Amino acid sequence: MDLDARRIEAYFAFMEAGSLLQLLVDDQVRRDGNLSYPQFVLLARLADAPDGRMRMTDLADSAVHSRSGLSYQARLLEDAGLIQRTPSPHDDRSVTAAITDAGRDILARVMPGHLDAVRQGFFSVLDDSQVEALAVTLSAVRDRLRTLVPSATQRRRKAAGG
Amino acid sequence: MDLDARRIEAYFAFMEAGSLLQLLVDDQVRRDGNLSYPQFVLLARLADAPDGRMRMTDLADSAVHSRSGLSYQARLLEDAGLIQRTPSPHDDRSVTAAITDAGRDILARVMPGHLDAVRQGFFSVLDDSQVEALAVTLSAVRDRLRTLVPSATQRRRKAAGG
DNA sequence: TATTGTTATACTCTATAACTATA
DNA sequence: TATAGTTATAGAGTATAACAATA
Repeated sequence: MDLDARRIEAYFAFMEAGSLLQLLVDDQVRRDGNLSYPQFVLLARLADAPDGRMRMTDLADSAVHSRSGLSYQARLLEDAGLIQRTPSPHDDRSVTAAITDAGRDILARVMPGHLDAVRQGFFSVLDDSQVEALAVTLSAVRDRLRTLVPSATQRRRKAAGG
Repeated sequence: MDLDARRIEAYFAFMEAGSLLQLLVDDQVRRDGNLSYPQFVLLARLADAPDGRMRMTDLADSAVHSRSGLSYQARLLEDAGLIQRTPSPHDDRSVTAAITDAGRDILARVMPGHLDAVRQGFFSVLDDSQVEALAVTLSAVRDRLRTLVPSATQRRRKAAGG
């Protein structure tokens, strides 16, 4: 098989595996934590951030969201008591989102089953060297795509008339 | 870095790369062919099938759609003249969807730019052996996920009370 | 003037359930 | 009875544009 055909094969396999894995983990976070996947991702990002806090704009950019989309999800998470939004200390325009104890509890409840599902659906067919190779190549692809796909902030600047 | 951490890294890189690549190609098929990505996928599947035809149920299963979701997309594609639905010859319950000449034209117009976008966003950071490895591992993952995630038909049977 | 965040609004996608028709 | 497909309906997610407030 020539290289071009290999590329197309890899690309479609990637997209389809992505759709299927989405369905799998969507289901898991819904069942085990009553969360949508976008909500799970936001919680996981916050939990990983220093102090469990991030500025709304940075969170939107990091999660590939428009700001309005993030505001929508943040409202749902805040109504559920899983995050809290407060004015930022040094810039009164900004809002800082922080994961709450309840948010961390939910995440702790969901994570084990989540990793189990991913292990079963994804890693069970790979050996250690393949996992290593995937971590390397997919990180490179992700970084490359970040440079190509405009962030929420960049899209907004463009729309404003730049 | 231990293997578990490597796995988590690979998983999140995979999901984020998937989201970003979606944004990139969504945009491309919209601009170049006035298609949504789900519509592009359906056209590409049909174009690849023998005679450019597939039964609706098989198309739904292969594209990870519910049947109603497929009916919706099929109506849009048919209204645009890109596919045509006709009763199946040997089973009057079934409907066969076929890509039209106009559908093939659109696909021919979109594909080069599509592969270009994927090349730039995805393959430009990979060497030949990495592409080869990705094709192998991602195909295995996709096949594994297909066994785990119920198809549209299976989900329907379950809902009916099987 | 530029940036931050929210909201009003509209649109796309998807699914469940109910329905018709055929095997 | 089981399967194929459609439609009515509803809900989630996202984006654009308009807005208010602060830098």
